[in-house]
Amino acid sequence: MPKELSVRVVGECCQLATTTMDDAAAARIAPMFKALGDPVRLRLAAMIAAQDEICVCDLTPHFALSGPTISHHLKILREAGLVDCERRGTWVHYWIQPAALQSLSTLLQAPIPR
Amino acid sequence: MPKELSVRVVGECCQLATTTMDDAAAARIAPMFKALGDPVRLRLAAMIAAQDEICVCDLTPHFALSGPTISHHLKILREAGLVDCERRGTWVHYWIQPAALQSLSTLLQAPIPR
DNA sequence: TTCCTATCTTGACATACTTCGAAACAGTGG
DNA sequence: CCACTGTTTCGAAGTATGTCAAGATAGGAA
Repeated sequence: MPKELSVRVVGECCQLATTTMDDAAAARIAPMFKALGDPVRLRLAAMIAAQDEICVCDLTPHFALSGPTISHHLKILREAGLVDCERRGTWVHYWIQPAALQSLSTLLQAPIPR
Repeated sequence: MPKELSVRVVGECCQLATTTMDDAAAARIAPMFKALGDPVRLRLAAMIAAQDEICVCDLTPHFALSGPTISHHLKILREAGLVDCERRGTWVHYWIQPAALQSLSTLLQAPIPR
């Protein structure tokens, strides 16, 4: 087994390499990536991030999907902690959670690109 | 909290906000997030990123999964462009594709946190 | 050479989860 | 009351995950 030959250059790629990605950490973080792993949700997240906040009624027209389906995708983004929302009168407003995006970004970031 | 102070800070959250996330872009990028959206694959990616390169035989023992299942997950990481591999003799060696991780990181990064 | 073993991938399959729309429900305001 | 907005529920269709068995590739022994 070539274990001795693959010299441990730990930490030279990115945080992903140095972070203790045990079972629990993976189970906590994976749902966030999973939420962004759907084209509709990725576009929804981008549209929400592009403004201070945005009404669902402004999101729906951009997709060839029913209201319930958009609502379902928004719920997944919400449960992943990537967005939050509040009802104000008739409309529900969504906004991005920058800290969540930042934590994912840091995880993937390469301080010492090779 | 005076809402006028944080009005329309388009592009101030992250690249995700400014990137043209049209249908095509979303379809291209989402599979990468999706690949990382599974706890097993996230741990695999972390283990691969933690070394210059690593043999499949060194990955498998860390999981309570069969060889074929690990191979399946590695294939998904490979097809997403997050890792690459090469057979050398008996063993197959995997390594991370730092550029792919970096592009995802940049997308999520918040240059001007708010 | 031929046979055998080890490593990894692929194919076939059962089970579980995702996605989506139709209908029903809940909250707001005229 | 009614109209409007958005969410939830339910079911059908599609997709993903995991195991077992078989195939492909490499290398060593007889």
